[in-house]
Amino acid sequence: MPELPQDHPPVLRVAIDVPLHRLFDYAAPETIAPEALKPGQRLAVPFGSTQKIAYLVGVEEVSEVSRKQLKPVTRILDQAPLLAPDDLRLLHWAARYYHHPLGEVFAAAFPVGLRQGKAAILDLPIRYVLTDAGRALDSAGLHRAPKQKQLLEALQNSPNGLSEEQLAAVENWRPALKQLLAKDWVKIGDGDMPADAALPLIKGTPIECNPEQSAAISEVCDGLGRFGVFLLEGVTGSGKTEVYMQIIREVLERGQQVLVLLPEITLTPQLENRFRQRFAVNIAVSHSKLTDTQRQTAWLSMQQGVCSILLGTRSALFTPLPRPGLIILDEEHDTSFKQQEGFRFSARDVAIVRGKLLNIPVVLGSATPSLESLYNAQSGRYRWLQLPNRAGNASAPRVRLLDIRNKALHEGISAALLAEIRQTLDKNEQVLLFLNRRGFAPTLICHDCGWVARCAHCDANLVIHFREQKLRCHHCAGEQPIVKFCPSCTGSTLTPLGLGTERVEQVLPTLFPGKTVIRLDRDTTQRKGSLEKYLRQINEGQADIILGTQMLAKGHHFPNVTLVAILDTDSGLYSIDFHSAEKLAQMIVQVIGRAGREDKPGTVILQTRHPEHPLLTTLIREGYNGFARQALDERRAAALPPFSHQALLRVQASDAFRPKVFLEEVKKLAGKLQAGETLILGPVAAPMAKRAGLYRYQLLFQDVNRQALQQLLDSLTPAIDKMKKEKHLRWSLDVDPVDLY
DNA sequence: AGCACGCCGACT
DNA sequence: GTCGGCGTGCTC
Repeated sequence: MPELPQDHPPVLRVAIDVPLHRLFDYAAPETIAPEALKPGQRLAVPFGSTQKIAYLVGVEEVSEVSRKQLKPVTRILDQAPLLAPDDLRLLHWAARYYHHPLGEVFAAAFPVGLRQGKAAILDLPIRYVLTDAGRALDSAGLHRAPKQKQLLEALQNSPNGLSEEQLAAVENWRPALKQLLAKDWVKIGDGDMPADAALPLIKGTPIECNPEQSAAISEVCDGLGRFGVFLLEGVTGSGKTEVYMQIIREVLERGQQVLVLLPEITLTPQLENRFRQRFAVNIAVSHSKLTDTQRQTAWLSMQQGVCSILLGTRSALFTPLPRPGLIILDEEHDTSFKQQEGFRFSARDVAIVRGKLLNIPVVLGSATPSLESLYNAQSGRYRWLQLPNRAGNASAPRVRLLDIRNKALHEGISAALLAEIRQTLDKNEQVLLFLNRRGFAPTLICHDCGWVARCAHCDANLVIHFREQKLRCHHCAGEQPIVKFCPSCTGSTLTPLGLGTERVEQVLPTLFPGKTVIRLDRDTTQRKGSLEKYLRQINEGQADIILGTQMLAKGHHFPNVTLVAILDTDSGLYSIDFHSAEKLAQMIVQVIGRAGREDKPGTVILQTRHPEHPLLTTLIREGYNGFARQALDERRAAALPPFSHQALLRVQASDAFRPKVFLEEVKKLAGKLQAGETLILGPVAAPMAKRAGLYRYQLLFQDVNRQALQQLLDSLTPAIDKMKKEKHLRWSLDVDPVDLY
C-alpha cells in the first residue's frame, strides 16, 4: 500500500459539461491511491446543488481555491480511462482551437449514456447463428419459402451471426426466422461476439481496378503506419468505394481498425451492405437515426476492439480506437461535417489532427473537393490522388445551359425543358428535377395592397404548405392556418408567389398524364425509412419523374435517370456569402453525376437567366477543376479563405439594440488587445437580422496569420465572458465558419 | 446550462 | 398573509 500524504491529498482538476471556460478542482477520495487516478476517467462530483459527471483532466499538488473550499469527489466511475492519451490530447487541442469549454468538448466525445454516468459495459444485442445443420444446408432447397431462404443465406454469409436489427433488412423477417428456429437450423448465439482477430477478414472478391484506382490504393497502402493526408478526387462512378475497400482490407490484415466518416444523408444502407458483403469482421454503425443505446454499443464495441470498422457521421469522430489504422472521410466537401451549434468543430479538420496524433493516414474523398482541400493538395501538404475516369463504360453526361430570359415558365418549367422531359418519358426513362425550395410557394401576397405573409418572429416570409393548409416559417417553429382574406385590406385576391417542390409536384401530373411523380424533400422523408422506401421505388422503376431538393443530389444513384434539370440554378449565383459559389458548383457537379449510367448517356439541363455567368460557363467548359482554379484565384485576390483564416462572433438577444452595442464594445476592446493586424469586420446585422424572436448581429475576424488570429481570440474570449455580465444576450464563436448566416 | 436566492404582483 | 413570476449570480 503506497503512502498517502494526509496533509496534502492530491487535487483533482476536472472538466464539467457546462458552458464555462474554466476547470474545477476537487479533493481526491482519501482511500484512493494517486496512481489509480488517470486523466480521462469519469467521476461523479457535487456541483452547486446537484451532482454532475466530471472528466478528470489532471492530478495536481495545489489548487488556486483554498483547501477547505474543495469538495470531495462522490465516486470514481471508470477504473481506467475510456479514452487513450492521444485522444485526450485531441480534445484539449479542439477546445483550444475552437475556443469551446473543455467539459463540453469531452461531452461531445462520449455517447449520451456515458455522458450521464452509465457504466461502460458493452451490452451486445442477441445474435442469431446457424446450427451445424443450418450451416450444411443448401439454401436452394428453400425456394418455396423465399423469406427463409433469404435469412438463411444472410446467416451463412455472417459467421458471427446477425442481430435482430440486421435481420430486419429482410421485410417481415420474424415469422420466417421462427420457422428456421423451429427447424433447428438457427439458434440464439451464446457468449460474446467473437473478437475480430479470430475471424477470416475478407469474404467478397475485390473488383478489378483500373490503373488510377490501383495507383491510389498502393499509394495509401504504402503510407499505412504513419501520418499523411490523401485527397482522393474521384468523379462520380469512378469507383472510390472500391478504392476504400481495398485499402481497408490492408488495414484489417494488419489487425487494425478503420474509422469511416460520412455525411448525414449519405449514410445509406447500401454502403453498409457493400462493406458487410466484403468484410467478415464486425462492423459498427453510428448515426443520428439510431437510438442512444445503439450508438453507445457502437462506441463501446470499437473502444473494446470487438469491431474493426466503424461507419459513422460527424459525432463518431471521437470514438476510441485501441488499434487505430486509418481514417476515411468521404464526401469531404460536405458542410454537414461542420457542427453548426454549440461545439462548432469541423469533423474534417479534427480528423486530420487526430490522424496526426495517432500517426495514421487520413483519406479525404470527394468528386468535388472543398477549395481548402484542393489548395492543400496543390501546395503539396496533401497527397493528391485522382480518379478521372468513370469505371465501366459509363459516358459523361451532356450538360447544357438553358437560357430562360424572356421565356414564359409554366410552374418554373420552360417550354424547351418541357419538350425534353416529354421525349425522355416517351423513351420510358426517368427524369430528375431539382428545385431547392420545399413547400408550395415561398410567398403569399395580396394583389390589392401588396401585403405579404411574414413571420412574426423572423425576418422571413411564411412559406405556403398547401396540403396541410398552413403558412409555415422555415426558420422557427412558427405556423398558422392559411388566411383567406388579406389581414391588411380585407381583399380576397391572396396569391401564392414563387415556386416550391409541393407546387411543382401538383402540376406535373396535368403536364404528363399517366406518369408517376415522387417528391423527395424534408417534408416527404421525415418518417424513418421513408427515404429508403422512395429510393427503392425509384430504382425499381415505379417512378417516372423524381422531384426534390438538394438532398437528392447527395450520394444516391438512379441508374435509369437520363435527364436531370435544375429549375432554379440562379438562386445560388448571387449571394453575400462567398462560400455559395463553391456550394453551387459542387451541387451542380453532384447533380451531373446522377445522370446517365452504363449504356445510357445522360443529359443535364440548367435553367438560368445568367447563361454568361463565369461560374456556369467555366464549370461546363472546364469542369469542376476549372471552376476551382478560377474560384481559388478569386479567393487569393480577395485574401479570403483558404488564403486567410476567419472566426465569426455571433450575438443574439431579444432586445433589438443590445447586440450591436455589445459587438461595438467587443470591437473596441479587440482593437486594444491585438498586437497584429487582424481585420475586424462589422458589427453587421446577420443576414437574417431577426430569427425566432431574437435579434442577431455578428463580427467577423480575419487574418492571413492563423497564429495571430488565434492569439487575439485567446485573450478576447475571457474578456467577452466578463462583459456578458450585463446579461440578456448570448454569444458564440465560430472558428472557420462555413456558413456566414 | 441548471439551480437557488430574492424581491414585487394576484390569489386562497 | 403567501404562492410564484423570472432577474441575478454562482458553481471547485
